[in-house]
Amino acid sequence: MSSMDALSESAEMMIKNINELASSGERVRTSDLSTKTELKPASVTEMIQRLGDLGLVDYEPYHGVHLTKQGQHVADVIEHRFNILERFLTEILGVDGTEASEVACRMEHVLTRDVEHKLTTFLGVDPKKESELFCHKINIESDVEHKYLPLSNFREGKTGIVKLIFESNELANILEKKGIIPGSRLLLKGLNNKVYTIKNEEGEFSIDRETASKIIVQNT
Amino acid sequence: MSSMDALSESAEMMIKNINELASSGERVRTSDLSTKTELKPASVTEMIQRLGDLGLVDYEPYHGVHLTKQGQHVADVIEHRFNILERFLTEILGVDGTEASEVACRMEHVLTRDVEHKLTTFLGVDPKKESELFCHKINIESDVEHKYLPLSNFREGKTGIVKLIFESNELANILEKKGIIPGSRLLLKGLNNKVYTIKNEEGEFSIDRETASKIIVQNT
DNA sequence: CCTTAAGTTTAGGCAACCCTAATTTAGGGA
DNA sequence: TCCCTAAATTAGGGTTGCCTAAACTTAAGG
Repeated sequence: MSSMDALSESAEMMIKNINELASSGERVRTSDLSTKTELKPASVTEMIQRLGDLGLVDYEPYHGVHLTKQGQHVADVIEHRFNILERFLTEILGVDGTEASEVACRMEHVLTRDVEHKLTTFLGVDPKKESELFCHKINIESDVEHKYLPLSNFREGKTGIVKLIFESNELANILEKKGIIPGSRLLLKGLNNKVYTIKNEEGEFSIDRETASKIIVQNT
Repeated sequence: MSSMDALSESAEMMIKNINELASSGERVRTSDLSTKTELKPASVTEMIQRLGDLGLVDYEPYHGVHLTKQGQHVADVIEHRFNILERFLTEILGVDGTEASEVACRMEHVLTRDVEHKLTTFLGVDPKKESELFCHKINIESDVEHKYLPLSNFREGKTGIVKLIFESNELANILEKKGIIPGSRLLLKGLNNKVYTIKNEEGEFSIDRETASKIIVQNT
């Protein structure tokens, strides 16, 4: 009932699936949920009855369910968490799409609000959906007081203490001048005393271990 | 029995706690596990009996348990996953220590080998344990073929294609010259057309939105 | 050695989730 | 209208994981 007690992973998955099947605002049928969740119909009925008791779905026996306002909110949170986790796994870690989905689908249930926020901040606004949904969600949840937030979200006139600096384009620019860009080919020619000597089409030069550790290379 | 079927979160937590209590190779007692896990002694007994059946612990009634080789391996994997997750949450996202521990503790059970690898790669070698344990673990698992790996892990004479560049100290150095360092105070003086005008003890200057989004500020 | 308290295990219950099998319902066609 | 079928629900069963209470073991002190 209270949105404070955490829902089980199973319950959250059911809500997520109801949301995904509720295309046109129509009630979602047990058999469709059964197919999607790969649970037996009897198990679906049992779960949606439980969700009904919690006030998360409007359940009408023999006539399917739809999410209540409260249930919709849960679905939105889970969807957002899934999306940022999937983006993190694919864009930042380079995890394969299928595996990223699976892992994101299990991780989405253990994130806290705060971690969700910070991961969103870290990833930045998805260029594909700059304004719409995303900004809406940010606003929905901005009742929470942020202890840390990016300067880009600061309001004019505010003061704060710098906690952390993530780098953007500077190193990439420097390396680019030496022909080290995504997609280019290189050879690690030598390695001694933590100095990496690299050769590529542009010539030959050395970088330190710290810098080398930031360059992710596909093994060929 | 087969290390292929995934263990439950509860089972993994029990193994983790046994490992943490097994300081001097001595058997771990039920009551100590009960205290640490905050489960009742009867529940601990039940779980360690189940783990005994799976061959993960050596259980001697009334005389405690210790991890088998197989159980120790599970404990090592979980510990490693916990450590990298905790590092990611604190070092990269800036999550508070207590919360980072809690979230890492729930996420550690849903990581795959591949994600674990890639997150480890992303974080780089923990400076605190450059050689010892960590390298050992890396080696244990290096039977897996890495598709992506940091240049710092390349062997001499290898060639590859640059896929991604993570930045390190360059932007920080530049901003440092303007007095923007962790712990320093700043004021967002103006904001228009995606240009952020900042004022601090060193003076006044502007950065772009992209750069601003990389500077995490504590709200005061 | 025997007693006893502390620690452990067994016995028995309960809730969440999942199943199969039996029953009930909704809604269309004869 | 009545019946029939597909869909859904209820009934009943199993496992995991947790609990309390009762029974049991260990080991330490008299």
